[in-house]
Amino acid sequence: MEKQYVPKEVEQKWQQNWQQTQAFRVTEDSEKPKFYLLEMFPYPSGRIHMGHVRNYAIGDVVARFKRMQGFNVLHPMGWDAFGMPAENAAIEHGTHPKKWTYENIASMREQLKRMGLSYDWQREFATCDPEYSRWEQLIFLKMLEAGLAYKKGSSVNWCPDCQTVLANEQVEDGSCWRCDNLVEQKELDQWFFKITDYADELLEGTDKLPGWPERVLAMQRNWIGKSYGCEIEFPVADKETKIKVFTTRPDTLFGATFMSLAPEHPLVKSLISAEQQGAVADFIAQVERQDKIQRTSGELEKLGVFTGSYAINPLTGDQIPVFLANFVLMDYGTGAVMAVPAHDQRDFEFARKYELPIRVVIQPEGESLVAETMDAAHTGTGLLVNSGQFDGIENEAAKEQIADYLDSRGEGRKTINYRLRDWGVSRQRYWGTPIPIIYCETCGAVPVPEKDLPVLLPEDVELTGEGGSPLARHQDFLQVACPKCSQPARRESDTFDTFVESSWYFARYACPDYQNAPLDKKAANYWLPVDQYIGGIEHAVMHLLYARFFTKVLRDLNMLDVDEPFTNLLTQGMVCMETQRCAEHGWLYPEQISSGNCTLCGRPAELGRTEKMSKSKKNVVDPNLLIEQYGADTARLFSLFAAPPEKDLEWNEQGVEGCARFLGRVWRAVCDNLELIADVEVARTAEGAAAELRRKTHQTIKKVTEDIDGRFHFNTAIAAVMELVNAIYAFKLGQQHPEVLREALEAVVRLLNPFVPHASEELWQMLGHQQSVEAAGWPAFDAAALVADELTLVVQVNGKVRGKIEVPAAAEKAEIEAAAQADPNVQRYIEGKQIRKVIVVPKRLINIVVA
RNA sequence: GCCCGGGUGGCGGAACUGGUAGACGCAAGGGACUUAAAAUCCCUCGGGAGCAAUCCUGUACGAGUUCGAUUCUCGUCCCGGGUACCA
Repeated sequence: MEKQYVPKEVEQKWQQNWQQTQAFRVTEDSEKPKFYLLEMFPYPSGRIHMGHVRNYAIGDVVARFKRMQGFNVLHPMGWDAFGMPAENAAIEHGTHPKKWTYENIASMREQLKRMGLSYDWQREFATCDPEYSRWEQLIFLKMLEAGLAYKKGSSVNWCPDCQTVLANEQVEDGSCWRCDNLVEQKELDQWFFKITDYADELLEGTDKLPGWPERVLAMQRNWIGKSYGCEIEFPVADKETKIKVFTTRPDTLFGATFMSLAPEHPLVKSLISAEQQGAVADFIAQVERQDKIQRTSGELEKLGVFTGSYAINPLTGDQIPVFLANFVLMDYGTGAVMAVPAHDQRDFEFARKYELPIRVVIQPEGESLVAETMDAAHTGTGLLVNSGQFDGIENEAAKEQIADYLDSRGEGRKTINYRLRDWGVSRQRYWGTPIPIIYCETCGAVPVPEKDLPVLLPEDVELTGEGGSPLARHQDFLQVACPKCSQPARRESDTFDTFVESSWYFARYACPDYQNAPLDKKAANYWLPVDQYIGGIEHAVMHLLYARFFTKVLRDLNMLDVDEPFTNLLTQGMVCMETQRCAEHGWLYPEQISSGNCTLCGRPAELGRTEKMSKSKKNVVDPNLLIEQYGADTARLFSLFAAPPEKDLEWNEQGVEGCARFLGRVWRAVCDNLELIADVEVARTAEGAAAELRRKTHQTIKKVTEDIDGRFHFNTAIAAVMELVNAIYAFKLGQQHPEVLREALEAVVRLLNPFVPHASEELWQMLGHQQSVEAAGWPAFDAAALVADELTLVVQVNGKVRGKIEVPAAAEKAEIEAAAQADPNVQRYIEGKQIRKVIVVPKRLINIVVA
């Protein structure tokens, strides 16, 4: 008899079944085509949040859909397990990062399993596992051999009080986020990866990724920031030295009337004249006091100081003053800029401020600029003037010609400049992968021999947040014999940026237990590239660019044969929620508010901005509560039905009820009809009124297939199934046509499987099937069933809807026109008027144009 | 500033290549069932006029192209994201 829908029981049953049968394990020796589906792995922060639910629900729909379509689907899960929150927890609560991390993983794994996600759990790993570190360290050693990793001095944000390095986001208004002391810039020796060697390939690759969203590609292109220009050498008057500048506008060289150098420029010392000594020293001290963020904030006042030296413009021969300027950056271009005030807004303002000459060298068409009366720089196109032999040439052409001329005289050359910098990977932190290097006084930086890998993190450390990295104070860890000369040496105490781990984890999933190398080339080549990658838009540049870089490095190290890691990318929107705060207690969790008041003090809660759900703002919803109350299937369905995946989602639980109700409706539709359809086969054809339900069934199959495959419009796919269920409820001919009813019900159950797999399996079993619904495969639509005998056409007069007509599907144009004109309401509008034109859009409408 | 998105009922959203604007769901209102409630089932639901048939109006705003525009073009306003003294 009728069986109640109890989500908890159904979900437990099927989750156990999947675990016991290892339903989602895959191997490389399959007859089926492979499909690698991956969602960005989570940081084990402790609890699953709504963003995870959304991300993994989306992924699981695709995984189950592809599996039903007959693909050999790799769908793995793991943990991005190194990072600062573990250290902060240790500082605040005294728990060891390792313990904290693995405990979090254990509880999050349980939460994910309760969602019924179809992962191959055999392949699970955490990036803090020693096995993973071992292979990451080996990749680093190979990069070192290949010249792709190197060490250089670089400035970092440094808190002198905490004795530690701060990330940019840990600097608040120039002060340390923990102790409020002023942050300084400190020069440290750090390891870098030569991502700039791959700048061109990474850029060109953006044109070969049609499966990526255009905006992500645009962001990556901007980030790489390739610009074509020219390096020009300016001799310094009365000195042997030359200053090299980079410019994208060699066409304006005749207008260069002064020069601006970065205060850190290595030539600065040799350029300062005796009388400018004091002013320059003051200026440099002032700039040094500003941290990186202030320095590049844009609102900073443009300041400069004259060095006392002059450079010679190679084309005009004029002596031009050399300034230091706070807006010139040492790490872009050459750290020196030729200033053309007439044609660069920044130089224009600087020239006006310090009363420097302005020389117009490009005249826009139909205007004649005069330096004295200009109130802004002219940065557009025009013809060259005041430019000697180049006068009258269009400035775009002059870029080439002047560059060639300089080249022929040995005073400059065309160059390409990138905004992209090499990737600094050293972190002065404990909870990360140790960089496998040993420093020896005689042998220098010596790689740890492969046989000694992995370099393990010592566990007996004290984390206080002060005095720098605990590794740098851990003598047992630090003191080691030099692998080359056996003399006492010192181990590197820095660890890798955690982006290194996430740059190759997707490849390790192909062979998580492989013992001989980072990758089993055969397995990796079978599975890679990832066919569909799914994750948050916030990783559009960093993670996705680093992963692309690493893939190319692994290829060049002969560990892998693919060029790009992710063929198709789906960037999912954020889950947002309004923030609330109390005047006394700060941010409030939603459950700390009752009827608009803070439950701690009774004051009214103030409504804040709607923002991405985050622990720090306390605007979070615990998905567990949702799963407890409604079950995993409803939680999954709801997160998919609320909005298309790429859109931001403002959290609102009002729709949950509707999804739960819908599943109840599906359940009852099957249960209530079980007896009726017990012994019938699914329909192959249908006639008369029954054909309508059959048509709806096959239309739905078609629409859901198209919505999921490639478009990811899960909300409309679900809506289509809802329509079919509504049609089943409205179907009054079940007694006469049980086979049509069975076909419709089976279609609903199969189409819903990717969304609500537990309920689907249970219903499929109730429908009398031995094998699983997943094994039953994805339904195909019958094109013949889609064809209707009669069509409803809209009749317009002059573009306005005036009626609807029913015509046979095979009706000719003339027949349709006659029927349209016979419609009484249509006649009111065409009566006595001349018909100018009749437009018939097949299967849709007819538009009668009258005078 | 520059580069990407986006703006549709009370709400989330739909309309795929220019062809019935508002699918599906939520909320709201009404009804059936019930001693009652819950659950369930059915109906109404952009705004305005009308007893009704039906008509007018409506996709941020203003123009344009078209037989026909939420969709294409131009301009304006607003919102979101990215990025920035980038030479």
